[in-house]
Amino acid sequence: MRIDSTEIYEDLQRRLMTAAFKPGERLKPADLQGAYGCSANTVRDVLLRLSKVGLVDFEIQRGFRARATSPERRRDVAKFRILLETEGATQSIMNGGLEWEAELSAAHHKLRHVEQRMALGDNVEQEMSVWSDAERAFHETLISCCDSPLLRETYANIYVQFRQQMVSQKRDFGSNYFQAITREHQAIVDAALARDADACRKAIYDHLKRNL
Amino acid sequence: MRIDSTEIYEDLQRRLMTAAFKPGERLKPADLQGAYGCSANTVRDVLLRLSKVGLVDFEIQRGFRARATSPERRRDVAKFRILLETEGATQSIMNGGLEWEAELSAAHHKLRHVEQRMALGDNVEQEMSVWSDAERAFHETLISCCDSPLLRETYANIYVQFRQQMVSQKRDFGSNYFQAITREHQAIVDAALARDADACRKAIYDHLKRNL
DNA sequence: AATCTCAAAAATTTTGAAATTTCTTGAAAT
DNA sequence: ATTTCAAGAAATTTCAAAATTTTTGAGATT
Repeated sequence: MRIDSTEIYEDLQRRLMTAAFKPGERLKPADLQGAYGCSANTVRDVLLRLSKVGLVDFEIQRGFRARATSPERRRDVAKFRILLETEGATQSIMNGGLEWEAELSAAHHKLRHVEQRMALGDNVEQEMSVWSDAERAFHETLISCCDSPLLRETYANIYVQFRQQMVSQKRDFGSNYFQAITREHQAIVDAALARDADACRKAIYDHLKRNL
Repeated sequence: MRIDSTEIYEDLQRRLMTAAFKPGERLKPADLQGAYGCSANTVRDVLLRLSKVGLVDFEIQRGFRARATSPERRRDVAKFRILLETEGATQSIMNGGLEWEAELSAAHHKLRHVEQRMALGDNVEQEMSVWSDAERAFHETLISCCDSPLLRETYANIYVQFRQQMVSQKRDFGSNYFQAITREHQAIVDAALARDADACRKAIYDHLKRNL
């Protein structure tokens, strides 16, 4: 039986985004090989591709590491995300049409549904990945009509790096954490649908500033 | 004798940045292997790393290509570069000290020297790579005191992609092409040293707007 | 003429092992 | 006690060949 490297890629990506590896932990192809039943070089190949996204650090002649986390890096990622998302949203507001509004409404509706369940606080851990997917879909829809493929692609990379930084950060998802998040998402979608770029930029900033 | 892949990396990078490959041309490890006297896998490895920078397109199961060029992509790269460089320069102006001013002056001095020779138009082609290096050094120094490693790294990638788009574009380096460029660089450095962030942003925009 | 099938050719991916480099360990010297 | 150095261990890189997938193109079918 032959191995499909896309499965390895996706599994490693998921593990990196859920802090299954300690930040900065070495990722040795020879070790991971066993778990996936493939050769070490196949793992190496996958890790090189993951380093493109920024989830993995690669240094020539000294291998791979799960990306390190630190307050500085967290701030850096958050700051960069704000730059990209405010610009992308501004352009989307200019370019997007009715179809975009509909898609954004849909994505926001789903996200709010998930967040209302999260706010109950029953099994936050388990629903986290569902929420994460919904959140990503919402934010990517927000900037989807920005006419720069480069910005959208970079944003996608930054988003996963942002999440990687978040998951390895101890936080209390106290009762009103998701309620606050929900209000912030509401402010973003309201401003976007009202075509108020300035308000939208401010809402994005307010949403992310806690990470600065 | 064993091959050092960093040499292959650098040679391929140079060739990609000087349009030695046609835009969109397939880059087959098995073909390039011979020229470098290494195995096809080593070339594959290098191409994967180059795809991280954006010089090479990689699609799973269908190999590598020199990045395609088009007016749309050129505009996209230019627009993104403006976004990053204006932001980076603004932060540098805030954070940079005397040391930064000195480095920027030095980089600008060298660049101007090269450009004055280029303006004579004797052997533009040969001096192009010298100019390119000086230009890159100047722009990277400009944003070097921005406190976001992520922005600086992304800018470095975008710069080489920008150059890749430029070189495959037919232009006349008419007598006053480099004179205009020189004036634009002067405006940028003047604004930066005067700590006038608004003027600097405008100067950067004016420098790059011809590519929009 | 256009579309479809399918075998041959070409290209990519994977493998397992060899070659090389980096890291570790512990004894000898300062 | 600290530093230096060499030998061994461990990890990374490279190789060449095998396995797999994609592309090509000739011949058959509509």
